[in-house]
Amino acid sequence: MTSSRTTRKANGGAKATKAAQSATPTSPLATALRTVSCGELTAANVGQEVILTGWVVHRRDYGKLIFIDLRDRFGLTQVVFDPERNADAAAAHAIASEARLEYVLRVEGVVARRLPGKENPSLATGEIEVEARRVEVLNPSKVVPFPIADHVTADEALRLRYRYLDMRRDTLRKNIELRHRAVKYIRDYMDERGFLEVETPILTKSTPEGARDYLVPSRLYPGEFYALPQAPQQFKQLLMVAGIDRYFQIARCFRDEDLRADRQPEFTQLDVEMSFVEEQDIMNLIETMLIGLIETTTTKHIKQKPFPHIRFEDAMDRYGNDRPDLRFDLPLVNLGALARLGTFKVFHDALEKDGLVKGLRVPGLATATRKELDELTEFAKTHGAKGLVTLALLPEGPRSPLTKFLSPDELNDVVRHMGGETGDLIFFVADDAKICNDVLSRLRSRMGEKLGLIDPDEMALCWVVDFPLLEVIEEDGKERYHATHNPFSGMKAGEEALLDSDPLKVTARQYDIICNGYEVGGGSVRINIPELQHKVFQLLGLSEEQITEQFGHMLEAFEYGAPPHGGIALGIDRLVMLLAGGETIRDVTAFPKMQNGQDVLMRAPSPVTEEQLRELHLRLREPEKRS
RNA sequence: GGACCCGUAGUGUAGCGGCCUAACACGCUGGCCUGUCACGCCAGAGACCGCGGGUUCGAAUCCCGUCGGGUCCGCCA
Repeated sequence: MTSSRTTRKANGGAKATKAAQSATPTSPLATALRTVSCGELTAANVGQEVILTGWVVHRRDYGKLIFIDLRDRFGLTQVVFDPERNADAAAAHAIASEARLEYVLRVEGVVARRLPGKENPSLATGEIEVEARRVEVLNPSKVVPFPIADHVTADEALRLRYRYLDMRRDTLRKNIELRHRAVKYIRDYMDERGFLEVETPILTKSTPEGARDYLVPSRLYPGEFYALPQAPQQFKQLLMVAGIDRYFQIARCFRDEDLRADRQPEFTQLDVEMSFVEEQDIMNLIETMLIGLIETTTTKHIKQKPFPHIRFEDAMDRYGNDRPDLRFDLPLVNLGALARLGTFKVFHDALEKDGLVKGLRVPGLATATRKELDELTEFAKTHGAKGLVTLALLPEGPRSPLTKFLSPDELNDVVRHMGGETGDLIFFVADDAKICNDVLSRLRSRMGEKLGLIDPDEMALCWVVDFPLLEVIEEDGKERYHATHNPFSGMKAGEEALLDSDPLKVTARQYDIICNGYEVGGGSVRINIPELQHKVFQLLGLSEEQITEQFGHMLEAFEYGAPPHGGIALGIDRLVMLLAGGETIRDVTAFPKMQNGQDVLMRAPSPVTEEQLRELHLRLREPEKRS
């Protein structure tokens, strides 16, 4: 190896390349420009001639000796430039001394074992370095607007504007890789079980229920529009009628609503539909998949297998919402009849108005300061509560506004009901059911975090089942029924008659999959009987004209032998965010939009030309605000 | 549409009525260095403290407005 290194002369690139390739085992990552990636060289390659390409991530210049860490997606390799080795190396050294961070280099050299004691055990390639003989600047780089290093966090708006630089960082790159592995796992899993991935249209029909649609004006039909799909719901049911039997899709969905940390206007779902199934078929399929997915793509552990099933009613009662975070306990407790004790008007009034009085016991928080309690009260008020009643169980006795309204015995009953022990703080909220549950569930989450009850390596999954089919919503001051999940969800056997007598009592054949307090998916066994589907549409307040215009094709399809079927949709972005342990889906999305909906890299949305508008038969109503 | 938080060199932060002629780290420029690996050392450039108005003898600092970013509410089957 020494001889080949020292006797080689400077010569043409083509010849050098050929020589180097002949001495290198074939790397699957080899290309016309390189023989190996930056992540694969080990002590086994010592003596081989290699060609590397990559970005300058660090440069350590000693005047004579220069070290450059070269990075590509696959890893990092140290290249050493020693000008005194020979004339070629001296030339390479001159170029290296001009190179700056993020320059793209092509380095030709020989793999050498690092000097004894100079190995870097934190690097996969830390046993070796590449002694550069030739180097070529494939492209220089301007000084980057923020450091490309994991230990520095730059402003997110800046990172989004230069997303291609942000993706050179380890954290984001690893998330993108994790997302790929997760989706590949899912595709393989579904494929092994006989599912067909079928693409459904992106240009489709606007639907009245649900979120605001993104509309696409039609050039050929003046005044008419396509809509981007909020989900492939109707198509997947039609695929069941078609006899596809098992369908899935990694499907892009679009909803024109305001953004959140866990909501982007376009997002990806694992969309699944199966024929001849009941609830447990779908739930088993997804549960096995999620366990495998979590265990193969992460080192996190699953809190409980099989996943617990929680009835909607019990979830609301115990956790105050339908997506309980089971990583910690802290259950809400309904005071029930105990709220009638004493003379506390706040509690009595809530019950009078069919409201709830519920408590949350927080172990060890009795010593909370006035300021902390004021902050929590303020928090409760911003979410609609009139206030927060506290009960501190101090060693010297209870401290609470309740002591003025309840006798010591009565207060004791309340404490016992709550399971209170000395040192605990108990919060009470008395309000209508919605606000009471909402406030206490938020308080519960906050307390879980505050008390450090959350293990970041834990995944607590559960199914929430037995949802009501319908709920009442207010729209334009009028109350009407609204489908809890979607208008296609079926109902428990024998409950069809309730649709006429007491629709709110009907239980849907619906199931939601929850992980760490996030709804990651939901689905149902569907209606496949046209008459029943028609009746549900009527209950939802659709006129005959609307039913025919919007869903006539579905009802018609159901008249041609629609099999019993059901399915589910999982939010891939949220799921990968949870796998990655992140706080926002932007961190697992290659090119996300900011909260205001803008893509600051591409600068979308943007104005279009008058000519484009004319072709689409459109005229703008408002004068343009932006120049 | 609303509430709250944030905005200081390229980046991340400190400063929170006068000691600010704005500090520190990284980066950048120049110089030195043959075993570093978030190299080290020396020197230097770089900020009208987001913008506008007000209070004050005096504002990066307090108040109001505005713009930008984030979190949440509304909205999202």
